[in-house]
Amino acid sequence: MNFLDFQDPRPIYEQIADMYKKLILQGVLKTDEPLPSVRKLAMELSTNPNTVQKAYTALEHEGFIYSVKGRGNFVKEDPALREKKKAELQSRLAEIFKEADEIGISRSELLDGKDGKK
Amino acid sequence: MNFLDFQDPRPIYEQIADMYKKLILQGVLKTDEPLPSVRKLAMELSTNPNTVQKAYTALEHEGFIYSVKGRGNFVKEDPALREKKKAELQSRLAEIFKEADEIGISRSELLDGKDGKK
Amino acid sequence: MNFLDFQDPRPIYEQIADMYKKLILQGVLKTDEPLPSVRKLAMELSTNPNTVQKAYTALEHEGFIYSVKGRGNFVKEDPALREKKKAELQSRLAEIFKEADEIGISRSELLDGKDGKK
Amino acid sequence: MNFLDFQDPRPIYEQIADMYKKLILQGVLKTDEPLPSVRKLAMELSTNPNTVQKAYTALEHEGFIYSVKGRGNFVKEDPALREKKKAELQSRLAEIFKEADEIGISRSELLDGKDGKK
DNA sequence: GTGGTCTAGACCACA
DNA sequence: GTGGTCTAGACCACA
Repeated sequence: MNFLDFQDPRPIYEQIADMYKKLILQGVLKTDEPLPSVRKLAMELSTNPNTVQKAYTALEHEGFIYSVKGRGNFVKEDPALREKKKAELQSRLAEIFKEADEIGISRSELLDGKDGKK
Repeated sequence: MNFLDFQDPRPIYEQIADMYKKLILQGVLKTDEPLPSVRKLAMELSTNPNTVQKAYTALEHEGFIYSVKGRGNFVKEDPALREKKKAELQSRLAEIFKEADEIGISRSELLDGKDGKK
Repeated sequence: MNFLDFQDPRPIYEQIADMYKKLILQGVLKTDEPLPSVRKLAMELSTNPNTVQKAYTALEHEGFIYSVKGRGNFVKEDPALREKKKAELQSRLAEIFKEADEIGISRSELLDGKDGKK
Repeated sequence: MNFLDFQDPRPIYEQIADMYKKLILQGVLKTDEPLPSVRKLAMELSTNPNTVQKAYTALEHEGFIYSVKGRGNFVKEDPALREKKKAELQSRLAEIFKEADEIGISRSELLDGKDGKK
């Protein structure tokens, strides 16, 4: 069971969506497996059903889940999801390298001080 | 001279701050050099003076500039700035590696498809 | 035998109705032939009897079948069915042409890129 | 000035979104032109700001507009929009032809009874 | 019960 | 003022 982090600057609906994106990408939730119902998840997270609904709608638009009226929300089959995520990460990586480059920091210098721990 | 990009999702004050961070880190603006006055920059960028003020305040908090009442804002001497920026970039890098790791993407796989160019 | 597609955005009762419309229009089911009982079909499709009932009611309203109390549902004789369906398709066609027209796409341009296959 | 049609089965937010999609595709609204503010449009249409917000969010996700915090929503530059819409219409066209085909109606028969008027 | 839409109203960040 | 998020609560279609 995961909890929301109210310190987190991301809006609640986004935290929920990100949580399920991770679960799906990790394979914890498999194709056609149901997500908790909107109302039930809202109760568990002590948040409003509309907020959960917003998260689920976002997940649907991004191709992670599909929704069946009167039945619930389910994990969508999409073998390309991992590749999409990888592409997104690589794009963010490129942005970092670009910023580093602009102030004269090479990739190797950046990667050397390896675990720029959070 | 750089212009604001309204299509950029970042708020305008952040774009302004980032612009000056870059100029300072690149050495284009040197220690004790003055930044444009709030009003003048607001005019040039066709934006609200409050917005420029917010950007300058942020820059001050992050140690990039110092402000002298009645005189203006100036680049702060800080030899550690480059290191700070490097640390920030490494932190973002670590976050990306962490996200990749969670879904089973290794660093080398991420770095291989090298130029996930933006 | 056709199966339901839960990823299909149409509600399930509509998928069922459409399935039988097609079978009737194609002549696979002939006049006075019985449809499966509500309960049996519900079992086969692993869905709710209410849902099948709703599909059958819709089919009856649209003139595809008739129902006999205590006996079941049967294909209705209706030589005009094909014409009705044709009219419906033409109406949808007209809607598409209208939408295209509004943004300056001619029929020929639309039909040229012929197989905008699904 | 356009009005909402409460007879229309589409939800209100979708009607609003479709209205603006059309205006943008027709070139009535040009790149970087502002849309009415959420609150103002809500007043004009006698609907709730949240509903307008939902429409604008949908438009943003679909690439029709971009939003700037504290400023408003603006038409996004996207020369590919017309092509996307064309592709969508062709896809719907293909679906109609497929349905027609399944019950033995040829394209020419469908197109002959030309203006299957609504 | 389950998702989806909508309203009324509050609060926050940003310009 | 302008967008964005969230809550509480209602109502509808569908299964």
